[in-house]
Amino acid sequence: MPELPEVETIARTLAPSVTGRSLVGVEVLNPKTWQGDIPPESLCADGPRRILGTGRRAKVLLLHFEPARGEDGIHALNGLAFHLKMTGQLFAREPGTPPEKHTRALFHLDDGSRLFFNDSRKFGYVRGVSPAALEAWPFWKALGPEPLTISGDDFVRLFEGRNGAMKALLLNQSVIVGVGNIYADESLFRAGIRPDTPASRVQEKRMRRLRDVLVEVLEESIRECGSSIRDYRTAGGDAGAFQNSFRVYGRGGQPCVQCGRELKQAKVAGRTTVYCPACQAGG
DNA sequence: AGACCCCTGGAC
DNA sequence: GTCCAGGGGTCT
Repeated sequence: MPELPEVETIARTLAPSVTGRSLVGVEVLNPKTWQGDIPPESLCADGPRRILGTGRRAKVLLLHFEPARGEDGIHALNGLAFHLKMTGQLFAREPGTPPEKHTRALFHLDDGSRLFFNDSRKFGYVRGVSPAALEAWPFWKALGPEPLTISGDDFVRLFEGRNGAMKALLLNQSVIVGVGNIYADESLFRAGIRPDTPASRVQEKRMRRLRDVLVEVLEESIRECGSSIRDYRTAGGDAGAFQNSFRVYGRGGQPCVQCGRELKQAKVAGRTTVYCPACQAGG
């Protein structure tokens, strides 16, 4: 479900409810939801964990803990990492709120409030992290650069010598992070690049344009609190609004907003893909 | 690159 | 019933 703008929005909307509070207990209701080598029992074994704030890397939402005294810095648990996958949600709930139908893990804070990790499809997960645990996590280690801060030169270099389809590369988290099916299609439309174009056939100037419009669409979406198609909600339970600004995603068969021609729908990189055959040039 | 897998629920 | 879904892993 959530791509970069949605995870960023959840991190920002969750922060006021958890920052400065302490974690005093955790309940894992669905065993497969907890992953990694750090067991949930160890989380609060040495007392409450003070929460310093929230963050995001790629599509991973982070809760940062104050490291506990007396533990060595490399192995000290210093946070939680949530991957929401397709249907994961994080909500701050009032004291006493019982688990909901799709609550897979529940975190108790020192003021009695609780953080719910809901996930109907159970693809998402949460894991305890430490500097050493992150080093040992292959997915984390393989993550590419963040699109909001990469330079134009570095962006161009990501695609040099690659023959894969542009959309497949944008979706590949080892190439660049945070982009999923929505923002891949939306950015390729804005850049005028057909999604199935091999990277090697895209001119450098157009590749720089792609970086610019990718930043643009991600920032516009963050301003609108992300795109709510089905399950995505902010930590406050609100829907985002950027779905109202889609130019191609979910619009197959409808007229192109630029030229009026019918938008095409196809499978690229195994994902439903919508593009304008007139406005988006192939190789 | 593609096929299937992990799951559940909504649209048709 | 069947097909589809903001993700990612693992096989061939």
